[in-house]
Amino acid sequence: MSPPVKPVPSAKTRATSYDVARLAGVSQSAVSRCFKPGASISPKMRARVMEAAKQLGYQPNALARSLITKRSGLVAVLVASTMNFYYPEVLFQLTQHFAENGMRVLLFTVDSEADADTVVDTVWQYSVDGVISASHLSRTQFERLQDRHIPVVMFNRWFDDVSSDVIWADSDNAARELIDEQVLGGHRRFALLLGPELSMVGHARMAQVKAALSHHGIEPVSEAVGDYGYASGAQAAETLMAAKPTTIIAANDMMAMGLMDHLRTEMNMRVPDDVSVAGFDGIASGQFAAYQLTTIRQPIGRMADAAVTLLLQRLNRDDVSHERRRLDCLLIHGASTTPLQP
Amino acid sequence: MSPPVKPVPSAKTRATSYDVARLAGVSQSAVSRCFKPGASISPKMRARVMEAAKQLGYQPNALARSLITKRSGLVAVLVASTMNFYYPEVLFQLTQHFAENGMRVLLFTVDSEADADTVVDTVWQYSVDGVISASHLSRTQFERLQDRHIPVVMFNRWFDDVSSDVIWADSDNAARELIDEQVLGGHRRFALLLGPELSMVGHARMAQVKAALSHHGIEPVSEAVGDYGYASGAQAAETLMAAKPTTIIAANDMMAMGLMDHLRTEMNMRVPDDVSVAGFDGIASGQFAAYQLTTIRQPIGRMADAAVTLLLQRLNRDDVSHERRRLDCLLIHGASTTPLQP
DNA sequence: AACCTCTTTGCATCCGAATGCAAAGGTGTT
DNA sequence: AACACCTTTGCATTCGGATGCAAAGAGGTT
Repeated sequence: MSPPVKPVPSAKTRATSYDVARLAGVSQSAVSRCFKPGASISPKMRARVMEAAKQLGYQPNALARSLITKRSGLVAVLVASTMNFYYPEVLFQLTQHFAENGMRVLLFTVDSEADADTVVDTVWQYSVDGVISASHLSRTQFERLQDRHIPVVMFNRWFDDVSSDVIWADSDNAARELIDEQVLGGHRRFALLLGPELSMVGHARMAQVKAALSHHGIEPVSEAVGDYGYASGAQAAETLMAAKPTTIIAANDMMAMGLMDHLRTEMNMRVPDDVSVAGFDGIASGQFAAYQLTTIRQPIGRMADAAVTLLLQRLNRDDVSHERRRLDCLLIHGASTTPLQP
Repeated sequence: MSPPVKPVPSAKTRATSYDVARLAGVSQSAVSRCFKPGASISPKMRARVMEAAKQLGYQPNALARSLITKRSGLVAVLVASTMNFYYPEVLFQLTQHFAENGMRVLLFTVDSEADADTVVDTVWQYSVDGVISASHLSRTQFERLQDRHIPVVMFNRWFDDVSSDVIWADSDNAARELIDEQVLGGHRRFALLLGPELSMVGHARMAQVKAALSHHGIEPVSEAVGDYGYASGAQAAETLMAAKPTTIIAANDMMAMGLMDHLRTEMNMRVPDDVSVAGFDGIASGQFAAYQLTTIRQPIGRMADAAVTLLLQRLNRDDVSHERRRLDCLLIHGASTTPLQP
């Protein structure tokens, strides 16, 4: 029996650090060190190894590496797939910022807490380094991640009863500003288009609006509930208009857009001449010339940046207490609102 | 020196198959087999192991598993992050279909071939099982993946000189139908809003339109080039209208929307009364009441399904020759076009 | 009871890279 | 030349699960 001779790695087989080591005439550890920044390696050896690596097309196997380092370089991002254009914007911003920091995004579309259950397991199986949740995640599921010491950053959502890392856009000032301006402009009859029952941001936004209104001694003339989607905005139009409001505040831009379209197309009303419409989020499509929505814009780019930064911090120091990072929203004056004519 | 006693895995340490094996009093292999569907295991043992696993909160480590099985369960999806709402739709569809088939999506936003270079390396490092490219990917980069035997499915794009697996939406019939109807409706003065120079679909679409036109002996009265974004559509409006077309065909919906908005808002024109506008893609926002775009819709859901299916096939049989799967587009009659009044 | 067959189980090894430790090499001082 | 000290290198082991193979067990037949 002849001694086992390792074949030269053909195109079919992936070159390993051993292959590179053999070709360069060094040990496998040396190869490993060459690909680890800051490791102890002489320039001469690095050159030799790199030459061999290039020749074999060698790239370190990230999975094998994470097995031993306990760092996968993977981040899970949870977003809703529902047709709210807010999510793609957040997702792409997050992905870009993570890429800049050498992390890859595992994407999960989560439209219910039931979906999230699977995700929590998968996240665990894949040794994901951290999670950004911009969608459904129950307290139990969150705690399951906490128990497993997987850092989670909540994106514009949080739990009342559990402490967590949170990046959120505070719309309080902007909302008050919006209401104050509208009242100053003569508006007294406000209609509200709320978000779905369990949306925390939705509640917060509408609470802010109501607080600002009641500061002026004003009660909304009508309310309706939507699901953040375009269609639900359109659907709410008739109900809301029944009370003859002069202005409508929607809990997000998508619904505001649906609302505007329905008002104009189906109800033959002019926006803002007959009724003003404002939204929340500041999504790109809300600023299309057809809408030019007055809205309370979240600084999505900076939020994504902050979320990524916070998560990376957590990876290094698990101990520190949770952080709630607040960023301010900005009131965008669009052409969908106007003062009441005297 | 006392013999090394393995501590009971605390909450801090992740339970491994060895931990489960010890607790259940069986071998590690048995545990492994319990989590492999179709493996040879007696019901009695499976029950014992599962009980122990549940007790320890054990979940197999997907990274360790893929190290030996050569299957990571990861798929890379390449999309552009540019504000073309077509991509999020494709992305979410793909993600959902992959999830249903037990694969996870690694998301890469790729806005240039330079970006794609990094992606190709990363894909290799992470032992990604396959790639779906709906964005930039050079022939060289594609071939680099081919050489490494990583299956790639091109989503609505392809190379002229290299064979590859492709899922594409054929707009030929729908485009001809659109043009025929418009000509039948009395339109003779067509303007074209083209996509960016290197977009293959863009070229194909416009080639189809031009072919259909020339079949009627018609030459476009004006052309402009955009970048598929909303703003570029708006920007092209003045140029295109200079030649007084009665109808404009845009290479995608985003540009058509920008165009419509600019025509209405800035140029005080009515669509479709003064000029008709049609697009390609069939994205959700194009069907908002403000636009009701006449468009040539891609069956995105079925395309995503087909792409996922095709990729999964490729994972099992590397040998078979490449497949080009064609799906037909559908002409959507919106309110953005109208026959010319006689 | 002896024998055969089919199913279960455990052993040992492997996947590919990282790293603590000790050995080897290099530089400088006296 | 001898010694100390710092850098570079290699060895051996580790991460956690999958799997071929042989041994053990279960069930059936004569």
